[in-house]
Amino acid sequence: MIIEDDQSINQLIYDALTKHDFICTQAYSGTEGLMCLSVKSFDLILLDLMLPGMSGDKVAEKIKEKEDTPIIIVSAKDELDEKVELLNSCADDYITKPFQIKELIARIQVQLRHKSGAAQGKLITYNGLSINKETYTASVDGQELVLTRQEFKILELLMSYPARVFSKQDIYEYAWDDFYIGEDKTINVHISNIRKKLEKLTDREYIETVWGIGFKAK
Amino acid sequence: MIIEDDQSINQLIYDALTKHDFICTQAYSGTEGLMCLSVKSFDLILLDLMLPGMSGDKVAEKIKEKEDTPIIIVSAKDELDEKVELLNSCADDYITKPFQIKELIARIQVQLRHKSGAAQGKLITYNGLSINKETYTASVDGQELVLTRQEFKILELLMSYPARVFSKQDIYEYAWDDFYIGEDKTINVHISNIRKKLEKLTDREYIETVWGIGFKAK
DNA sequence: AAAAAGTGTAAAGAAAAGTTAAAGAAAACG
DNA sequence: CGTTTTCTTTAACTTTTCTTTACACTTTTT
Repeated sequence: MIIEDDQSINQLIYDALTKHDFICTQAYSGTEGLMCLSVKSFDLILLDLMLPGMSGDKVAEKIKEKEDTPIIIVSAKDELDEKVELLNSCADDYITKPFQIKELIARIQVQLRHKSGAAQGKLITYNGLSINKETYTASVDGQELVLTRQEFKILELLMSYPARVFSKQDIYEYAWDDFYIGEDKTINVHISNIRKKLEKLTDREYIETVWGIGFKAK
Repeated sequence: MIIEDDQSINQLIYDALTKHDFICTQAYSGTEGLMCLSVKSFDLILLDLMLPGMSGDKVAEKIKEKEDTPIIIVSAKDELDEKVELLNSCADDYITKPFQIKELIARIQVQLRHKSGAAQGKLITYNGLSINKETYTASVDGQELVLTRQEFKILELLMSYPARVFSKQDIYEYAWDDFYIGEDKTINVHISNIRKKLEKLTDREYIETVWGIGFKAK
C-alpha cells in the first residue's frame, strides 16, 4: 500500500511498482491507509511523512499497534531528524525523495524477505498467490482464483508452510478431517485441478510434486 | 462527514461543528470518504470540490449512486460554474469559502430537517441495502424491505461483515442463540425467502452462496 | 532395460450441497 | 381461544463438487 497525499508522486510509485509485478493499493491520507488496513492486510506499506490529517509518524504507530507490517518511510531530505527517531520505533526502513525506483524496489524486497514465512492472520500471501480464510477467496496477481472447498483447504495447507512437504496423509487428514486409508487418487485429482485453474491465470508453478513423499508449495 | 483535503480547513470545520454538538468524521480525500460511506452511513456530507485523487464532482456522483445522503458542496468562489452544474445533479446545497460558521450550520440544519428521521447509530448500510437494528426495519434503495425476525437476524449477521463467509453453524448460533445440531434445511429456506423478498425490490444479489462453506453478503 | 512404483488427468458416475414450493407445526397476536 | 403469522419440515429438483476409473506417463528400483 502506498500512503502518499501528493497524487502525482503516488501515481508515479504506483506505476513503477505495478510494472514490476507488485500489486498496489493507493491511499491519499493516513486515515485512509488505516482504514484500508482494517479491511485487508498488506505485505508492506510505503508511508509518506507529510500527510494531511494524521501525521506520518502517528500513522506508523497505529499500523504497528495493529499488525507487524513492514513500513518503509518515504520522506524529503529535510525531515531527517524525525526519520531517525521513527526508525528506532515504528519504521523498518526509509528512503529519501527523490529516489531511484531501483533503490526503492531493492529496499522493498529486503523487507519482504524479512517478513516471509511469517504466516499472519487470515491472509496468507506467497509469491503473488493469496488466500483469505475469512472470505474464502483466493487470487493470483490480483485475479480471482475460484476454488472449491477441498481445493481451498489443500492450497491453504500447502501455502501455510511454503516449501514444506506434505504427504497425502497429511493433506487428507487436514482437508477432510478424517483418517486416511491408504492408496487413493482423490488428492492427485484435486491437485491436478488446482494446477489447471492456476495455469489459466499464471505461468508460475505453485505446487511441486515431491516423488514418493507428497506435495509442497513453491 | 467532512471531506476536505486541506487539513487546517478540515480541522476548523470539525472543531466548529463539534462545538455545536454535531458528531463528525473527517476524511481527507474522495476515496477515503467513499470508503467511510461503504462502512457506515452519514446524515450529511460536506464535500470540498478540489480533492486529490478523485475529484469532488465524481465523488458526489458516486455517493448519490449509493444512497441519498445530503451533500453540501464547499468550494472556492472561482469554481462557480462547476458548482451550478453539480447543484442540478448531485449536490443539495453549496457554500463558498471563506464562510461564516453560522451560515454553514444554518445550511446544514436545513438539509438535516429535510432528511429528518435521521436514525443514527444502529444503522448498517451496504450497497444500498440498509438495516436498522433499533427499529428492526430494513430497506433497499429506499424501498421498505419487510423481514421476519429470523430473516432480520440472518441478514444482520451477514451485513455486519460483508464478504466474510458465515457457516450455517455461525448463522444458526447467531440467529437462534442455540447450539447447531448438524444438517438442517431451515437456514436454506430462510435464505431463500430473504432472496425472494430482495428480488422483488432490486436486481442486485446480496447473498452469495459459498459452496460447502456457507453464505456471505456481497 | 525391464519391471515396479508413483504420478497426472480426462471423463463418467456418485454423492453432497443447495434451492424452493408447499404443507404442517409452533408461536404470537388480539 | 381462534386467527394470523412465522418457523420448520418435507420432498422433488437442480447444481456443484467429489470420487472413481482408466490409461498415459515419469521416475525409481531391480
